[in-house]
Amino acid sequence: MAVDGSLPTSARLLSTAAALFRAKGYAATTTRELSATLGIRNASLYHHIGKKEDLLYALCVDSLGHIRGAASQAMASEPDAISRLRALVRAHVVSALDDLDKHATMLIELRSLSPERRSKIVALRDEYEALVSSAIQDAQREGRIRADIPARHLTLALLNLLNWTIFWYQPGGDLTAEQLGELFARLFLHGAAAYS
Amino acid sequence: MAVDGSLPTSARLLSTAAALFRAKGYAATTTRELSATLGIRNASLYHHIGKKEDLLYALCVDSLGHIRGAASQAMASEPDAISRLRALVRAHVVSALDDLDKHATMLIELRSLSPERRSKIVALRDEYEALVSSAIQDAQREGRIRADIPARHLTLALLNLLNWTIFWYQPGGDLTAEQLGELFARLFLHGAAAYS
DNA sequence: GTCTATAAAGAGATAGAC
DNA sequence: GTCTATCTCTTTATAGAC
Repeated sequence: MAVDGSLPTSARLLSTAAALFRAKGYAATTTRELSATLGIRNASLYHHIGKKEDLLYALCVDSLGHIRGAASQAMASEPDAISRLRALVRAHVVSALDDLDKHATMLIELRSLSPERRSKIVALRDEYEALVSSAIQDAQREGRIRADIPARHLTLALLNLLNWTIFWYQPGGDLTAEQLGELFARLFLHGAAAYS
Repeated sequence: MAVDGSLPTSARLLSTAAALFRAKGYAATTTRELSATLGIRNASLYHHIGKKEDLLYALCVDSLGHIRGAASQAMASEPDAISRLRALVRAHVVSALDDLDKHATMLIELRSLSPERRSKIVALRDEYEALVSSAIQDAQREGRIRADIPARHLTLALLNLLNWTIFWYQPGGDLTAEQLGELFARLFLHGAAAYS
């Protein structure tokens, strides 16, 4: 849990919290552990936040903005639906793994938010997933994605394929995020069977 | 959280705990909530268990035995590697969703176990994943699964596709577990692209 | 197998000084 | 922006009666 001690506390707050929340879970992470990692006393934490949950909420908003921006930008320059879909898959993987602590926490710890805040995050997540679904539908309309499976089911399967990566991906392993994005794009489109 | 009040506490213990752990998270679930759901006082809980973590551990062992048994049995009667792989995918989905509370808790709350117990569960999980990997390697050897992607990468992708389902599947929705297993088998093998 | 009562520790959060 | 000191509540778990 190496954290840059040269940055001001406020700048290290969210990423430090995200790292702890991903490693131990939100509920199991104490504000004292967080303060200690930041190098301050527990009480000093409350100069920056109102309460612990504020960190979880802010980090969820952050990570969804991050992936949403990366996906939109990657798709913008592609000429056709199937290219946009491939670009989306690659951008999703690269963005999520670049922002792993926040992204994983957002996906797993949603249930620890208050009902009001959870609704807001779920709405943002649904917005992003609608983008994925649109990309699939567009490719179906252009005849490049099979039409015998509902777009909704294809979207669920694709998100399955992408999202579970947060549980096992280790930066510095034998697969870069780019390679993994390429692998998932290829597998989602063409499958694992031989001769296909 | 409807629980059968006619069964003895000991018989309802694991499944009740699993339901709460899945809904709220292990750390966020108090032993008092669990006792209340069981209809007993908090102290009475400790007639059945030594401590809260025992429940998490027992339920992890349980769920891995469940899916392991289902997978082995489903594969046993299949004549070739590709049929065994399809049977494994279907059995995995049906078993995991049939045992959703325990299975999801096992996958998500591993990190809340003590290091010793976590190692044991990880070993059981790795054993199961080795079974999946073997099925893929067998099918590669029989020329039915593409050999240009390492079995390890195909295994990771397949487990991604299967495992994330725990986050959104709702029994009683428009997809049965059987249909979902069939969908995943088809997509994993043949992909989403048209003309493949 | 469940109860009442309670111990012991740890949690989030606040007050007010520097 | 961080500190010391502390409040208050909740948590897991135990003792011993029925």
